[in-house]
Amino acid sequence: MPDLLANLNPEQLAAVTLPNEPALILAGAGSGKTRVLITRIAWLIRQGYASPPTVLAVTFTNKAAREMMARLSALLPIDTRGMWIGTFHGLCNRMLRAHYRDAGLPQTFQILDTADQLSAIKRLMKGLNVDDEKYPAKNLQYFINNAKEQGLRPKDVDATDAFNRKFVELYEAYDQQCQREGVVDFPELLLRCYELLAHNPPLRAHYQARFRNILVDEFQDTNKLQYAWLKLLAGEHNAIFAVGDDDQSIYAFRGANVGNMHDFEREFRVRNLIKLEQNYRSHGHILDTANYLIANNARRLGKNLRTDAGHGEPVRVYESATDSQEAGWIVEEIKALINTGVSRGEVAVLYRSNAQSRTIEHTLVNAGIPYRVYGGLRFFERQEVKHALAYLRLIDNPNDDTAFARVVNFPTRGIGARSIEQVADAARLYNCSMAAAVPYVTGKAGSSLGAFATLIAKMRAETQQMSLPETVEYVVRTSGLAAFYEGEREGQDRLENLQELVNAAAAFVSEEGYGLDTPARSIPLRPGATAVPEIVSDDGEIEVLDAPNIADPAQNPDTMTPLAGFLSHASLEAGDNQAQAGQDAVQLMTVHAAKGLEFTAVFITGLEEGLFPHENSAQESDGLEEERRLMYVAITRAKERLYLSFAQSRMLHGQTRYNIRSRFFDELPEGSLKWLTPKVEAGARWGGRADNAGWGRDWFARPGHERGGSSYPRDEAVSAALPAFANQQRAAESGFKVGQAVFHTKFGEGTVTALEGSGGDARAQVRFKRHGEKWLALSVAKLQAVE
DNA sequence: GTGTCAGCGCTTTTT
DNA sequence: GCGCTGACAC
Repeated sequence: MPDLLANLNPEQLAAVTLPNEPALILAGAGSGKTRVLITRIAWLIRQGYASPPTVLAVTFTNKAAREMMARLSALLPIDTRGMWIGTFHGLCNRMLRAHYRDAGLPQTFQILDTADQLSAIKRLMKGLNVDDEKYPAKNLQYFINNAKEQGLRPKDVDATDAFNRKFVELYEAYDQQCQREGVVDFPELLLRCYELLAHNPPLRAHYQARFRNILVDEFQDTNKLQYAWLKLLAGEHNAIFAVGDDDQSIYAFRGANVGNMHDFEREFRVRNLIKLEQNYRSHGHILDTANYLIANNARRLGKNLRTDAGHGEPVRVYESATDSQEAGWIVEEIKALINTGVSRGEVAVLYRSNAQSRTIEHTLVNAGIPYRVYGGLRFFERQEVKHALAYLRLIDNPNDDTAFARVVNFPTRGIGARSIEQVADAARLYNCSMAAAVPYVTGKAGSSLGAFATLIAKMRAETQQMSLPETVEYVVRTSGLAAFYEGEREGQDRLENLQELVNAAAAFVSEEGYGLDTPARSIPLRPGATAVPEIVSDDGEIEVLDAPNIADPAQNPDTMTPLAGFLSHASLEAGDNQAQAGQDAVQLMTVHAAKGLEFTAVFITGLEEGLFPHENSAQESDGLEEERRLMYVAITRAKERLYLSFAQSRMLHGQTRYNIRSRFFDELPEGSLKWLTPKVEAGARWGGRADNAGWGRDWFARPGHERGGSSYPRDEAVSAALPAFANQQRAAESGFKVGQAVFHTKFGEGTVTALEGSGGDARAQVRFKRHGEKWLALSVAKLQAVE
């Protein structure tokens, strides 16, 4: 089929048409990785080597899964419904829903997101009287999630000291609490699913027989548990087609294990390793810059990107005195880009940490340039939305104490902390849910609690036959949430979001293909529905149906109610996290958030030691290599223009910090760079590094090394500089003039470019011939006027 | 039960 | 420098 394989380069073609054997595709940035993955699936099906139900394709984000689905349907005229395409969590959820009894879960089990999990942990610790100072809830959360991602249950964790034993004990109590409440957290979805397959041979055999074509995107981001889950599904005979890029592994901090790539190669005896090195995104100088940099990493599978595009523009580098001056320069460059016809949406400003966005935002606002910041609260994470969802959860599952605690007194109905504690105590005493414990609490508190219980019971009864959107709307009204926000001065946005939640429910119903009036809380029987794909494989292997506890698909074509599906959807897909979409706007985001995206012009900002590479990464093993990969990801986002900038001083955590430029500059090819400010040789900076042992390069060499305070020492008493134009009129007082030639004992000859302050605070900005631009305190610096 | 204020922490993030 | 959390006062 020439149309499908047309325009593939030889490596891509080879990857797409590999035999059904384990394969590892090392796909560099911009090498057409997604295209290969999608074309591979399409090719397998068109050739008749695979039928849709034998395909399982897994990604990390819903966005990637959606994109894969969309592009695949565009490529294939056939129904892609039989395929399992989704995130690890989404697919595990699907499997657990289908086999909830085997997995030991209630049919209506709910998914806790990270915030729900933390509040569940806090509630647990309060009930057990655990000192939050000694055992912070956040640390316990990390401990639990980490253990689960390693595949470890409490009994499997090796606790060497009393402290860890306490954590293990709490981990166990937490798991019991979740089990009683019928809720699972994110890592539990994966671990539960893994155990389901591991402990149930007929079920495992069924899925292994079914998924003969397993494809994994972003393989370098998989953690140990995800890899183990994949191995279980692959069994002895199924081929895994893994696509990834070790150079773009930037998620070690959340458990990603690049080592999985190497393990996969070894354990599956991968004979088909294909490198996609042809880059279709960036111009030559940009690509050279990326290649040079990443070559400094020791442990790589090895790859070098090439392009047919010309060299293009050199990479521009700019040094500034302060972060606000850096922002000013960025804005000027953006204006120039826009003038040359680049649209705002094709310009991205990247930074290492979110805190850096503010200065840039301010400057953009002042310049009147529309921008969009990625990150921040997402739709389903908003408090009013979470409140509404909590009511829905409580209706569906009375045992969900997290939901109960969240809304028992919201909107306020006279139930105080004391009463809630009484309920929690009673629940513990009788080993039941908080909702069930309400009758045990008597007195005045009992009556308001009773009213709440009555309200929930009423909601549960009255929504019995309602459709999902009707249910959501009913709950928003009956719970009192709508009335509450109507009364709030700032409640308008929240009200709109609640309305949006009703719309989201309607959209969900239509996307899932339910009838509009399908009751939200019963398992729908769709007319003409075929057997559930997860039970019967395409070639009619149905012997597994005789196994105990496997639902009869003829009776239950769906495995969850629309409401349960919607609640899962809300947890698994928290929604868009972009601010106001729509308008053509400059894109601001962290480097992490930029992964997978591309822009005509990219600014990488704050390239300073301690910031990028980040100082905290020095403590982590391989931290510096991960930072370098992060820089590699940042560089490879750019198509035509790349700008790198750093500032001598920067406001951070309310303090001015003085930084030196990132070591990454020393790892870039000089021939591809164009310094807009003079490049200062490393040895010449601040009078030489020898005077400053213990900072700069050294802190990376010594893990855990403490630097005094949070700001770097400096041998010139240079204070944070205001914009250069500020106080030029003070020139006469200081004895210097802008434009005047001067001489400094360390930096040599230069020209005054700005002056500010007076008396002991007088400062001059000087552009030195060999050392670039610096702010100098005139009372300290030995600066002489040159006639 | 609601409002205020001090204290804390602060890299990156998806599910 | 800022936003969130928890303790305490009214």
